[in-house]
Order: sequence, then C-alpha cells, then structure tokens
Amino acid sequence: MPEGQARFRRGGRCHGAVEGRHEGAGSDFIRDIVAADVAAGKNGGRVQTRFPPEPNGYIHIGHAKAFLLSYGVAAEHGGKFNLRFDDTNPTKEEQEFVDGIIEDMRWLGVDWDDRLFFASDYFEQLYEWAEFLIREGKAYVCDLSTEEISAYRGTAIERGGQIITPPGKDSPYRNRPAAENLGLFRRMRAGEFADGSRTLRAKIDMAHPNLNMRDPVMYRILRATHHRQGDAWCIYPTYDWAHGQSDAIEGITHSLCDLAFENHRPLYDWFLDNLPVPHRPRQIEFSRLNVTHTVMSKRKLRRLVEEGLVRGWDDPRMPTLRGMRRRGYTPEAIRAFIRGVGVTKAEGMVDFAYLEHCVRQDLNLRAPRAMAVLDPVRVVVTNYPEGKVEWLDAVNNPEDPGAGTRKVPFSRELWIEREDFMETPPPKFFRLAPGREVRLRYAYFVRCEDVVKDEAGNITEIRCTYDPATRGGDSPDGRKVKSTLHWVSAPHAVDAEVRLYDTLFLPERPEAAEGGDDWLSGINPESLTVLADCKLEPVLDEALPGGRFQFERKGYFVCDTDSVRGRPVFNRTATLRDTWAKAQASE
RNA sequence: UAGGGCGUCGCCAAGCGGAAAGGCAGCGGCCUUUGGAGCCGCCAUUCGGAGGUUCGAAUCCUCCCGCCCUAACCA
Repeated sequence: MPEGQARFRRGGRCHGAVEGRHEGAGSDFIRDIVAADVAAGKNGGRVQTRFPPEPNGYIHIGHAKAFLLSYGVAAEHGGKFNLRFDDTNPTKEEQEFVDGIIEDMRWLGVDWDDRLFFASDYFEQLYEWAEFLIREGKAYVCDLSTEEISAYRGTAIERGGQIITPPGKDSPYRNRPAAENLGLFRRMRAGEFADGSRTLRAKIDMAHPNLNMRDPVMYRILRATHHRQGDAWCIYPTYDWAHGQSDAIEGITHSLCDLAFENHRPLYDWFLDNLPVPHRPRQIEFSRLNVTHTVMSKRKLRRLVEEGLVRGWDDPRMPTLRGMRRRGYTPEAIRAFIRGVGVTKAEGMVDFAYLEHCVRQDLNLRAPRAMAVLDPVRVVVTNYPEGKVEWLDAVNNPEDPGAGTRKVPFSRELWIEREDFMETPPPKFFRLAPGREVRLRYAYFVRCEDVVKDEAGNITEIRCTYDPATRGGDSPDGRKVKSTLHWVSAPHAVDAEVRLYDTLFLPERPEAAEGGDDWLSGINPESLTVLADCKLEPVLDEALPGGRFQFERKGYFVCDTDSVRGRPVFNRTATLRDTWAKAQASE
C-alpha cells in the first residue's frame, strides 16, 4: 500500500479522530466487489489488476485515478499490478509516449516489477484464437466497406423528427463456409488484400439491442509500421478483440475501466465465453475524473500542444502528470487528491479548489519557507548605518522544527512588495502606510516616515526608520503591530523570473461549450503571467530544479528547469489562502 | 429511438429498512513574528419528482422527470 495501512471498511465506521479517508484507501464499490470475490475464494483468492494506456499521448490526472485505483486494489490484497500498453493501432502510437507514461507512473510511486507488457506481444495468440473462432463458425471474413458495415448494423436514422433505430441486417458474407473464411483470413494476414478491403468479424447477432454485439470487427487490414512489431503485420486487432483476451493471458482477475466501456462488457464476456482462454477476468467500470477549468481528453490536450496554446505537454498549466510535476505538485498531493475524490459510477466534476487544497496541505508541512519579493518597491531605512549588514535568524519551517533555521541578510536598503504599502489605506488595510509601524519578518519594526515619487506620481522609494530594540521582530516594551511583511535586502537580492499561473480555462466546464472548437474559446488569456524582476533572498539562488518552497505570504513555488545560475526561474504551484484578497474581491 | 448507466448540501461522497458521516467551498470567532497554518462553531426536518408497501423508506415496489454513454475497420 502506497500510504498508510489502515483500511476503512464498510460497517467499520471510524469513531476516532482520524478517519479512514485520510489514512488509507477507504472503501468503494469496486473494493467491496474485490473483497467479496476474495472472500468467496474466486481466482484462488488472487487479485491481479492492470492499467492499459494507449501510447498515443502523455497521461493526465484522470489516468492517475485509473492506475492508482488498480494499483491500490491489487496492493491492498497483496496482489499484482501489470502495466500493459494497449498498442493495437500502429497509426497513432509512438515509443516516446511509452517512455513518458512509464516515467510519469513511476513518479507517482506505482510499481509493476517486471510486469511491463504490450498488447502487441499477444498478436500471434490473438491470431490463433481468431482462427479458432472461424473454425467454430463464430467469425467470418466480410467484404463490406466501412460505410456498408455501418448501414447494415442499423445505424440510427432520423425519420419525421424522430430518431429510429432499425434492426441490423446480416452481411451478405455472413454465411461463408468456415473453410473459405479461413483461407481468406490467412490471405488477409499474408497481405494479399488492400487496406480496408476486408475485415474479420465476430458472428454474434445482428438483431442484438446492443450495437456492439452486431458482428463487431475483430481485424482490419492496415499497412502501417508498428512501434514494436515493425512491418510484421498488416492486419491489426481492434480494442474489443484484443482487450479481454490480453486480460485473460495475463491472469487479470479484475479489469477496471471507465464507464465508456460499460456497453462493451457483453462483448468482452462473449469473446471470453467462446474461446479456450486460460483464465476468466471480470470487467468493472467506474466514472472517470473530471476537474473544473480544464479539459481531460488526450485529443484536446494534444490540440493545445500542437497549436502552441501551451508550451508543451509539460506546461505547468496542463493537467498532464508532467505538467503538474513541473507546476510543483507532489506525488503525495496527487495521491491524496485521488483518494479524496473516491470511486463511484456517478459522473461528476471535481472542483479545482480541492486539488489546490491537497497540494497546500502537503506543501505546508514540507516546503521550506523563504522570502521573495515579486513586485518590488525600494525601502530605505534612514537610521540604519550605511554599509552595515546583519545576518538574522529565520525559521525554515514553522510546521517542522527539524527543518532548522537559516541566516538572512538585513541592510539599509530593502525591497518589499509594492502591494504592502498604501499611501491612503482603507480601513481594514493592516500593512505599511505613512506614519504606521509594521514588523519586517525576523528583522525589526520599521515606521514609514516619507514617500518619494517620480514626476509621474509613482512611488519610487519608501523611507522608514527602524527601532534597534526590536531586533528579531519582538518589541521589549510589548508594543504591537498589525502586520508582518516579508522583505529582501537589496544588495543581496537574487534577480529572478517568476511565472504565475491561473486556470487554463475560464469556464468551469470548458467542454460544455456548444459544438466544434468552441471549447477553445474558453481559454484564459491570463493563465500565465511572467514576472521578470523579482527579488529573492540569497538561499534561493541555490535551489535546484524541482525544489519546492513557500515564499512567505505569497504561495508555494517550485524551481523550474529553465533556471540558470544567478537567474533562477520559479513556477507558482498555488497561492496561499488569502483572506485579505478575498475580502477585497467581495467589495 | 434502441440498449446501457447515473441522479444524497454549491462541489466530491458515506449510507444497503430503524430514521442524513466526512472532506472541499462558504460564513462567524479564537490564536498567530506568514491577513498562512492551527483551533472552535455554523452550514441537507431532507435524499430528482409523484404515488405505493411498511409501525418505520434515501434505502423496497410502480410510474414519471433529468443527465451521460454507444450507434469508428479509435481506445
């Protein structure tokens, strides 16, 4: 089990302070089914699951829900988890994505030992089983075109404003003798026919109410170089024909997939029932994950990448695992999020705020703090000696005493956040203002004495005096200040670029936009803000890409791979909760 | 239309005939050298709707309504 051991089972409602949801995987209808199967001794009490990604793109947080579920279910029963690439369509699949998916899954802490498989490894077995079905009179070679197959299947048509679903019609090739089918099928494999000219179809029931059962296609002729098989094949199995049998070959006991395949389950079962398979897997469907303000289909994500709407699959705004990694999300936070949303058959849309909550909760405990001024304005401490520098003690993480302390340089000239000063402050503004005293974190109390402006009226400098008796930030006379500001010593500041992110889409449900490409119109033009003139305290110059910090009062940030020595780049993972900003926004 | 699913607080989600858990969001307050964190409190007389069965229903039955999926030689 990846995290924690406690299981929170049905009927075992937790009475203590810690509820199961936070400690273990919790329970859900799938775990209940699996537990019942184990209890009933099915499969000899064995549990084996799999995750079958198609290597045609990078995986996203929705895929994480799927493989974390399958991985978790197996782990909870001491079972096995397989990674199997579903590479049955050579025209769309690439090695690059195989490598990327493996990397992303490992990052999330998933382990499959030596059980890395490819559906293409089973092509020969699948072929043999296809011949078996032909000999049994349960599959036939069909010469109908795509359009004809669709028409014969009984595709829905509109008649007088009503949609009618006509029954299917048998293909004229449906009753070819087995021997003829066998010959034709072998010639299909041998490459004697043109692409798309024939298919092998299962002979099931053209009147079946479930369209998937109306003689589904098992093989199509397709001359394309496969990323692993090269040009060894010119016929390729369809998903329906490959999937259940691959599960059977691998000894999968519980084949978990999303609701889209619920309609396919009768077919999944039919193949297994009609073949001499070594094992009988069981398919169970659950609802896929949706998160507000983003899109979750590989097709759409690919579109964003290809049209340059984002900077790549690993753009920090993307819901891809590489994007989230670059954004600074931790594997632990993602796992907590997936655990938290649960597993059901109800299709929902999880609030992005919940994802943010999960990262904050994790990072609050682990991220070392540092001071960074994102939008700097100069402060001169007029009564502080010129040239003097003091290295003051700062706590690295108030949530973790073990994180220790560090030294922060203080001097006469400082940077503070432009928004932390107001010449004419509104009633609830606690920060710096003319005549007002505030605390500079870990340093001194300072009082604003004067403001210097340029001819345009912009503030160029805030002049303050400090109280030497408040060194470290405490006043011996018990004097209180209303706020504490973060700051950076100007001569010691590290110049940096900081990238702020907002949701990629403005609407909660971008895909709800009517038809076509309308979902693209929901793109947030301000999803990325680049701050080129930020001032960081010295320790941050030593940050390594991937290093996460809390910039005090500003949020969680991660060092980006674009960083160079002396000019670090940071991505904002998430803001801190900000009740002041909220109060202002509600005015 | 046919077939398959789903409908419990703004968002997730427990609940499985004895009578509405929890988390997120929101709202108050306490505390605070991060307007962060933490802590305390509030937040569904009601479970898509209507009937019915029952001493008792979110849980069982009937009908109705709404939403999603499939109708690729994609997965």
